Amino acid sequence: MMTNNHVNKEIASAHYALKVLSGKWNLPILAALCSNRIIRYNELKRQVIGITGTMLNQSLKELIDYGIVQRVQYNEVPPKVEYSLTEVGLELMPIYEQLDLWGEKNLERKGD
Amino acid sequence: MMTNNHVNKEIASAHYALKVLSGKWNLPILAALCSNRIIRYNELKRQVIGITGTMLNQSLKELIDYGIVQRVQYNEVPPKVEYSLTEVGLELMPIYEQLDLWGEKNLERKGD
DNA sequence: CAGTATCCACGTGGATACTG
DNA sequence: CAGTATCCACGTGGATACTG
Repeated sequence: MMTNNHVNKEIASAHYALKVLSGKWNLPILAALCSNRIIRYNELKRQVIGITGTMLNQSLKELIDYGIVQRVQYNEVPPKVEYSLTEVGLELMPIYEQLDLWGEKNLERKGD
Repeated sequence: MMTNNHVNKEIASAHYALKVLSGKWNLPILAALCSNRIIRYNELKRQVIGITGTMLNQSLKELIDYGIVQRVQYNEVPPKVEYSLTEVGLELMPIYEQLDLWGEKNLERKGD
């Protein structure tokens, strides 16, 4: 049947976008990158409250792999690494705002 | 510090919206409800390919709890239950489309 | 400073069999 | 027809200790 093949593709695409944004720390990291433009590793760790080194690295790797975050390493001593959003990452921001708006409107109707 | 309290609230709101859309079957179920308007349990199970009864029920409960899906039960024999999107659920659709667009654009750059 | 290695807990997804 | 109960597998999240 050729009926709803495009629907499945849409679902797959949207699912991919969701995966990028999901994960416990992706949103907080993205928010920090958004308000800082360029930020170093330890400063990021400080701003994303509660995150551990393991999780920060894991999430950053994911986001870099998705092409959303850019990593620039300076070969100095002591080490210096800067993180920032890519163009693709910036394109995610309007979606983030829409999610925020919908969530804000609908969170209040619930106890939590 | 009172610096970025609103940012945390935004994150929480967006996170809530993400939670609603995440989960393996929520998107497929929502898509089916979107193209059918009103649909019965077994028909839903047929259209959402691969889903088991356990998962369909679990996901539906979630979506109903979020106020996105409406359940109408007719006390007949044999049983008849109809599912549909609520107003709130319909408001989610533009976001779904944006996710789809972003995903489509960015999925192609990857192997998978 | 900016990470990695190891090892563990728990939540989400799911198969199977059964029911008002 | 429209579910529920039970029990299991695996992925994601995370604490702790260590390193170029």
